[in-house]
Amino acid sequence: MATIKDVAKKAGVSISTASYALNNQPNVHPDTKSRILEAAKALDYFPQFSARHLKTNRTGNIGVFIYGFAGPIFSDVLEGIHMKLLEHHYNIIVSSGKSSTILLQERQVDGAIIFDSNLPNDTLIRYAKKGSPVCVLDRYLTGDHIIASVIDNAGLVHMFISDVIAKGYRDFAYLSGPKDSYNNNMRYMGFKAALDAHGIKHHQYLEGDFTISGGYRIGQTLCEAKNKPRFIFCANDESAIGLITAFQEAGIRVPEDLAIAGFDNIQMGLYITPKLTTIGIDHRRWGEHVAEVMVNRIQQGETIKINNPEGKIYWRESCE
Amino acid sequence: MATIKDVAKKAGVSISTASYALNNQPNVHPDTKSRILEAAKALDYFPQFSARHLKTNRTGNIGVFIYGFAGPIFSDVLEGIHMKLLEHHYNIIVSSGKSSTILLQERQVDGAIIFDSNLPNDTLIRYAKKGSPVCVLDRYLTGDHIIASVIDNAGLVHMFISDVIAKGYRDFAYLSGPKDSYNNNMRYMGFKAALDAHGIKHHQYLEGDFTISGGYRIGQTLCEAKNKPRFIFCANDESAIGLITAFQEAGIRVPEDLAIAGFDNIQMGLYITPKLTTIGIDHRRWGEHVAEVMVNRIQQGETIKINNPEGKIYWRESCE
DNA sequence: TTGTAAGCGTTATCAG
DNA sequence: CTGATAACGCTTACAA
Repeated sequence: MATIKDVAKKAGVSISTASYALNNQPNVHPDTKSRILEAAKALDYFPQFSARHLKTNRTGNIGVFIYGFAGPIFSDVLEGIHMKLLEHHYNIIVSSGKSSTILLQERQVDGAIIFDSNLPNDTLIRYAKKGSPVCVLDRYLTGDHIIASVIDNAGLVHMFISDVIAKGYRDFAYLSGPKDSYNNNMRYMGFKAALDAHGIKHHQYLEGDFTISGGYRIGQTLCEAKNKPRFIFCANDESAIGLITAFQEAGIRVPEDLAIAGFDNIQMGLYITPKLTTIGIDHRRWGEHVAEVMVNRIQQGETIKINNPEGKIYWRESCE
Repeated sequence: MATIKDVAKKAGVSISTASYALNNQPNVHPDTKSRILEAAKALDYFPQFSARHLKTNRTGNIGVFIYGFAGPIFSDVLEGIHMKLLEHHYNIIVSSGKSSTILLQERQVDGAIIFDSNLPNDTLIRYAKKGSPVCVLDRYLTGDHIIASVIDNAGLVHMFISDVIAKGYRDFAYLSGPKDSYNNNMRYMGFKAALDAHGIKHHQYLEGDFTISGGYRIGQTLCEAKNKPRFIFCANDESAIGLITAFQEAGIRVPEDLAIAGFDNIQMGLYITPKLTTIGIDHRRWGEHVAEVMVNRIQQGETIKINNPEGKIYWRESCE
């Protein structure tokens, strides 16, 4: 593999001059420079990442660590991050699971955006302590070099459920996500608070897992239950879609017999029948914002205020 | 940041001994070793990627380069790759666009899996020439260190359309993907061949772009056309879903008035009404296989035969 | 069993 | 404007 040494030799200059030319330093004679660049091109030379990083202590990479590649949410956030990083000439590196930890520990990235509830706080804090900024989404975490951004889950759900109550609904159920999910817990908090605020004492709590199949299963058992709620708020859209599918198969009409809403505003919600009412945030913009903050943090070294994403209710057919 | 030097000093040994201990070399006295490991733990030491890579010429990373983070296909392939790489102690690095090129050129990965038709052959060939294996999906490319795996698009579509013809359909349309897409072109080839084989001289060709919104738009204009086909084969599921949505809004019944099928077997096809008939391959298993081949290639240095993924027809409601 | 030292491919300081 | 050279953090002969 061609190294800078080969380029220098081919161009008949010293290594340092070659380096200057390749890095667009102004102190190289134009003729020399073009000779060097030509040589580099001829040899298909690119500076080796490791060597450069070792010397400069800068990777040019931002890591985005997610809990799995399957989520419909990620894609939008990632697109946003990607676009913004591109603007700032940073590379995006997406990883998951154990790979994330290793990339973090070995310092293969200049900064990390964490979208993975499985990465323990501890790991993040230790990484941040070494000076690289960490941006965590969907969890509260504070500390040096740590920036957190969370959705206003409780507030949004509270507002939404209040609206629903105003429409006359009284008999509610909550279809949960995993018990240890920050988003799930905050959404439930908002749900509960809204009921409390309107003096509604009772509701069913259905234990789901944020997946379509989980929602479907709950839906099936619910079909056989005698006292069905009139409105089910689902902790995310996927559960809601599973529910609706089960109900449709059983001939339960949504929203006439039972109204349903979700959270996230995933694309699929627009293509099922009935279209899903949901609470959504602009994930792409969120990604862009987070990336912007990250880059600023790295380049200016200042702690910049990160904003929480704004949410919006999307009224659609599954709940009138 | 703690370096191996700090660890060595703290443990009262030389750098090399520290290195031996940290790498589980058998030549270190147990007591010394445990002293070193303790020191490392106390200092929260991890070897720096760049320094190690520079010396060993091994990154431990496999890059997976995709054309965007949004596709519903990727997630499954990525999950498959991820799981298999985990087994073999390789890190997965996913990237896209310009970042992909840079990671490749700077040699931040030991091997690359390419799932991105925008990455030019040229770039891949040059990378492979330097000795790192490249595995390309959904395109034909041969050369040193290059391994390709493609779906049998033409064969599968040919088989499917033949079945459809056997059901009595005669009046077909093809809703395409982008003109320069390998998958699209091969699928069209299979479609055309099946019609030819059964003496069907005529069909409509609708120009789409693989997106839901593209399919929707085509669907809308088609609603107003006077001579509608009886069966539309879509180059992918997303186009098909867009089409169906447009037809539903216009009151055209699927499949009674017009039958539709897609390609890819994306999850959403199961949750729309009517459920989408499609041709699918097991993307997750494909990912696993590709990762396995990649790891073997790196570790054994042999060119191993890569298999093309098997496909299957999923008959569902959109076409009886 | 442990230590010394060379070297991986760069960049950057300093001298010419 | 150009060239020697030290240094980044690590691994690995080779020496002790």
